Amino acid sequence: MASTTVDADGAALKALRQAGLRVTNPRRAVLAWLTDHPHSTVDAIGAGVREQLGTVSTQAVYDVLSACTEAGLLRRIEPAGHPARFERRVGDNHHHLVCRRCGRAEDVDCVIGAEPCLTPSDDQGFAVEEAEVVFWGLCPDCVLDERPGLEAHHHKEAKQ
Amino acid sequence: MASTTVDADGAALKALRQAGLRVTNPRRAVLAWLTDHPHSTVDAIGAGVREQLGTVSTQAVYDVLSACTEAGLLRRIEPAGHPARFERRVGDNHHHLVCRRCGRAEDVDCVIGAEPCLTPSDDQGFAVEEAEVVFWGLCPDCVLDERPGLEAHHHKEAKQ
DNA sequence: TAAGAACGGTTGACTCATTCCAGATAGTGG
DNA sequence: CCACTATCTGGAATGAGTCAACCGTTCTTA
Repeated sequence: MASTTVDADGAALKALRQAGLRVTNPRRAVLAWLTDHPHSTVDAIGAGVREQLGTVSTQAVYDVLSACTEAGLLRRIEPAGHPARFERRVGDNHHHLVCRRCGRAEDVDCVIGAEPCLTPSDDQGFAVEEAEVVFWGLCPDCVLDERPGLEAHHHKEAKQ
Repeated sequence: MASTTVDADGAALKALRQAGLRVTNPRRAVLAWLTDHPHSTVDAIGAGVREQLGTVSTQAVYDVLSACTEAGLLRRIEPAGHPARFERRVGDNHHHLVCRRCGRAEDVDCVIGAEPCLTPSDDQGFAVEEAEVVFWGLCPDCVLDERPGLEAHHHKEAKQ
């Protein structure tokens, strides 16, 4: 069975072909999932993909993600202290808001647009390729959770 | 034996007292080490401290580091894909140059100075506390290593 | 359209950084 | 100097991610 409802419009298929990557169901499903659910964790992506395809190994999800990241189809973000997240928006050098508590990530447009959007005052001989900006704070949900009692540290990671 | 050559000038001792933390040899040694070796990894700190005090458990190093970080005596930086590093320079909101290959980190002064030095165009309801800026690239040593042959991926992590 | 080279997926073991736990030890205020 | 705890020790555990061997698919080219 080739195409179920996964990647119905064939957008992921085209993207894979253009990148010179083989077209497989796990790949199409991962890309399709990320189109609808940006900033998902590996766990969440695995779950979402399995919902559509049945069994897909965790290793396969990791492989797909790194192949696509390497090919420039995906961008990986790794907020300190939280598992990595992935998104389809690449090449526009935008930044992120990240919740310290649950790890939820959201996009923030870069005012400059060009890469790198910032330049260090003194690069100390480093060949700088990119300026990564992360705005750390608490997401709306976690702000509410923190206020009431100082106890109750649920600490639920937001998976997708 | 209270004071060997560790923390000879007693600067670390004072810092601990002021922060309301107990003064122990592992703590003094870790702080003294980081004064001389900023951006060290836990491994490097452990090795450096053991050189002076003899046996110190890895767990103790982790405990000291988190206690001091929590007390505001240290700052933890966690470059994606590399083990955490620590430094004594806190509260001045400076940023970092990080080598993608070996993880080496160096300071970059913040032009703004105040915290947060950047503000997201749209915070989407997040309570933003801090803007973290990381300049990713290759350090001078790794630039040399990458050029010559495309093979030879030594990938030695710079520990201290 | 069929054959086979080569890539991708499965499974299971493994690494590495970091954290958890229970018991022994050592700072500190009184 | 003592008692009260915070801290250190050693060992086991966790969680994210990687490695490797083998088997099944996809792409190619004829």
